[in-house]
Amino acid sequence: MRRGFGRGPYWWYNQFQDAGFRITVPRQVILDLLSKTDKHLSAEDIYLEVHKRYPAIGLTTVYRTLELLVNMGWVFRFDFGDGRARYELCQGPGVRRHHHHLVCTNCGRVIDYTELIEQEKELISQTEKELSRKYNFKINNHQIQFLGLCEKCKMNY
Amino acid sequence: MRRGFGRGPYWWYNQFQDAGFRITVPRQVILDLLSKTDKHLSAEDIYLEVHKRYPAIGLTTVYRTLELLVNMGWVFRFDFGDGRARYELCQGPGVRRHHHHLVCTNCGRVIDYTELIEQEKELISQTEKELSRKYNFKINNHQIQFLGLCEKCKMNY
DNA sequence: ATATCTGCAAAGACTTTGCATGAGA
DNA sequence: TCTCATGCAAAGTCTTTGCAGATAT
Repeated sequence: MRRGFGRGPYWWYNQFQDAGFRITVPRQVILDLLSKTDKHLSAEDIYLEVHKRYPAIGLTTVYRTLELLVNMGWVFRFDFGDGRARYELCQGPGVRRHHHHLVCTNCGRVIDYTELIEQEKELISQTEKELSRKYNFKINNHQIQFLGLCEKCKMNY
Repeated sequence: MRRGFGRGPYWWYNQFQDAGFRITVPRQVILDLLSKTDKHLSAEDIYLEVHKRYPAIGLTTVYRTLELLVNMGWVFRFDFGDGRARYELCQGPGVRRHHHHLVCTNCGRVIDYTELIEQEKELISQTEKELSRKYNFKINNHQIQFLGLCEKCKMNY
């Protein structure tokens, strides 16, 4: 199995091994898919996509791999209110620019936005500091969503 | 059935009737419970609580009432990542001060915070304006969460 | 009177678990 | 070799739906 140092595509190999996890085909393939997409994939989306090239990989493994990646802090899990979780890479090579979500509560469409994210940063870090001090929390992440009706859906209301 | 005008406890009667919905015991009881709690209740929590005094009210009705209230914009539905939705009153008498959530990803504990919420307001309204213009969305709401480990849970890691 | 609402039971959808087999280090 | 990881099937949870009877207006 090829190894990489630095931050090339194989950087994560070391991260896995150091944590005592094995590098397997399903894990490579799922991580690779996540690093190349800009969509908000559900477990089933990932399963179906991966299944095209690797029919042997099962849905259970997809769930278990995602759980592992979430626990390792590589992947963020979102709930957009449609009853299924969505997953996004948030660490490592291939990670996308920090963004937040704009969600249509009617059709479920999700838009990533980066508007005013710089101004947000200062407020977020200030709030994080304040909250971790006051409530004695170790804050790992945050999530901001705007909810409403998209262009198409708002016409039908 | 008693009617109210102004913003007393019966204010919502008119809202319901104007929208063509009937005022029923389950709806009154559920709305009353939501207006008196500061917890983040799931459908089952609500069912169990309501069931103490009104054993005839079923879980299905709780779900359907919540769906109605969410669609009317009276109640906000949250997903904290534990696989069940939580509901909070966001309009009408008994509505609580605007706040956001601090969620422990280990034990699921949720703390409401209002720190720095004033500074947030300006940024939020600016972002809302920008997003609704650029993406042609009708924005109805927003959600901010900080995720991490609470006092107790962070000791075990 | 009648259209809406409700409760029960059943179905549906997403996710997790048990267990024997297979694969990485 | 010896754990850890995987796939299948089954089970578990939360939520929605169908339908006959009950209720609000």
